[in-house]
Amino acid sequence: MTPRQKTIGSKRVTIIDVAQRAGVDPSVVSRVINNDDRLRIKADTRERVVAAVRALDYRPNAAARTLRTSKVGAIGLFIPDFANPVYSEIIAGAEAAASLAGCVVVTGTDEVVGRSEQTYLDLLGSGRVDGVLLAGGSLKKSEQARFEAAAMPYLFVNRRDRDGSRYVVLDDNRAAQVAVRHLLDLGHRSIAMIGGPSGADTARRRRQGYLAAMKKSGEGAESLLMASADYTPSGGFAAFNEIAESSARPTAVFVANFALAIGALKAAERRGIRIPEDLSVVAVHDLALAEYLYPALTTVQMPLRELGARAVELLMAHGRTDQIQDTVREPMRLVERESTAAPR
Amino acid sequence: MTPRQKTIGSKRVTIIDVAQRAGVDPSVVSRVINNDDRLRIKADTRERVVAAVRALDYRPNAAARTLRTSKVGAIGLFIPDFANPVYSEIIAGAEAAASLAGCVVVTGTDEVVGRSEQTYLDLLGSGRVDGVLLAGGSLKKSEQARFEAAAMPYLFVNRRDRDGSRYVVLDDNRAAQVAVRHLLDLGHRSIAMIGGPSGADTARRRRQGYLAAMKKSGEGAESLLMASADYTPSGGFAAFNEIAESSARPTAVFVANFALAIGALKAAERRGIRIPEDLSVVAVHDLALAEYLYPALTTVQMPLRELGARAVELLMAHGRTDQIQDTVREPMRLVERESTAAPR
DNA sequence: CTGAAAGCGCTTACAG
DNA sequence: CTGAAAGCGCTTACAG
Repeated sequence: MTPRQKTIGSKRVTIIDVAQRAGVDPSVVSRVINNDDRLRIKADTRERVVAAVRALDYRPNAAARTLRTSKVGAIGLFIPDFANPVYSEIIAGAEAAASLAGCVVVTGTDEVVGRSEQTYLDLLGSGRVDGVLLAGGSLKKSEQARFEAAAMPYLFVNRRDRDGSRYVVLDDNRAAQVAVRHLLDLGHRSIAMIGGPSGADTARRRRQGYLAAMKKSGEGAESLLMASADYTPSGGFAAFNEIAESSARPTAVFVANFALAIGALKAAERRGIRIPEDLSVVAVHDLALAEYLYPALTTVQMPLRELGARAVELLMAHGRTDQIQDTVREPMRLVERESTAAPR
Repeated sequence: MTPRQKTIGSKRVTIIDVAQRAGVDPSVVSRVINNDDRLRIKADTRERVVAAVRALDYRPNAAARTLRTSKVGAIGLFIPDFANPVYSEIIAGAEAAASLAGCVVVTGTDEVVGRSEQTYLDLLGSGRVDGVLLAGGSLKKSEQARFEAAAMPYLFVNRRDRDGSRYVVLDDNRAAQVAVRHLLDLGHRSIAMIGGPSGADTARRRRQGYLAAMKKSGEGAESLLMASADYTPSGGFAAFNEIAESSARPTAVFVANFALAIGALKAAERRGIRIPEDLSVVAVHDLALAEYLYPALTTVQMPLRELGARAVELLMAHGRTDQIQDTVREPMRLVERESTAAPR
């Protein structure tokens, strides 16, 4: 009659319970569960073990297993903002891949890191994850140093790190070229670009793609027009106004990011610029919302889910000191909607 | 020269290392770290311990601590979809509250649950979390039964469970009344509603709020017009068309959810119905995107972050068998933008 | 083919 | 005021 006595049928089943029911040693149960191939065991003994596991609904205690093996079975994923649908896709891909490997994803925002004294990094540093995925740009250099010092495997996602030794990115250059080529094919010659912040690695590569496509088209540098802003609607709003007020009068705009495009479309509407009649707009990232914007937005679809999945796979497959440099290229395609048309 | 010898300065610091450096027993280190108030200790001994912890950058191993105490310091959060910005807000609030309590949030989607044979529930059932928050509606009854059977504390968020014993919700009824009152104050009398799916608890309460506000206004039942759909843009698109094609000719529509409103605005644009000139629209949930829709959407702001935070607090504060029935009411306010105006 | 034993890194009642 | 010991639930090299 101890006060904390467990209810009969309670789920606090341990490997000992399973072993007793099967009439074997706990070590045998462990080896059966973990598919130890060095284990020679009679078929009916194995069956008794399996039956006992099932009958008791036994699941190994994660803490005990982790303590013994130093493997957690969890991966940390840092993003700047849960509200950004680009990251939603990456998370979904990461979760799917982790789940297939029997792993769990622990997602956290940089925002939280700044907010509490005992930071997320401390929580993770206590051995709660096997490694971390760093998606997005606001991680401080000191924090990267701490991952190194703590021997914590990490991988930059959709962004290259300072020394460029551990990252997986998308083919941003090609995405920009696909978008600009679409505008060129429609007959546009004067094509402006709204790009991301100068610090963002993706912004730089999309800019290179824009320049390469324009160069191939034979347009001179004088027809180039670029504005840049943070990857936010308000940034896109301001950048669009900058372009609209220039003397260049482009007939099309390539927008390097979905959030920027949301702001750009709003700015166009405010100024009475009709899209696509007065100006064509194409943006990078095909999110569900694209179809519901005004007008429905032509986009380049990027493999965001695949990026998230690949990131998990790479992190799990490589040692802590290995170089990881990978680019996810497929699938990428143009999704034509109503924001692009031939120039008038 | 063992092959796995740790690098000098490596972070695999244990409580033993700290104890040796401070010249005390490991148990003393433990008690200092955990602020054991039954501990009488000389000030300078304590200082030696604290100094050693800092010097070695010691962080207790989470697995060992969990194994010993049966406390994980992690909470699971299930949502239907990362792309839904309503859940982004809830997640942000939950993370902030958990972080303050030194806890971690493990976020997962129902989608993943269905996809792999070793489900998320199994992963969590192995003792990876202290409890789970169930936000959104697609959890199967059998899964709820498993939480009960596994003695896993759970809490429904933004939705009441079958027996209504463990939940925290928003004041959906009042949100609907605030929205409808705004329309009434503008002079509208024929006000339609686009509601959520019949299975959704929030949908039912917003509908009650709509009916209550209309009744107070003195309008008879004949002026009521309702359509309902899943909480998605495509649902809102279809429901809007249904209302537009009815003979009732309302001058305003109350839309019960942000995603529905996105589709409703698109449908209006397709039909050439001008908002707010021909029809006013107000929706529940004030998300960043509202300002960038066409036209900028008038909304009722709901305390989503507060809901996420409260959910974490309630789950941590209550026992597994306690009743938890709570409503987060503040802050709630009308955010007027461009989609509502007086009827013409 | 299967079992006994050690140990992962903590915490906590108990001893002194 | 501080230390010694047991034990949480596993896994794995070793023994037989």
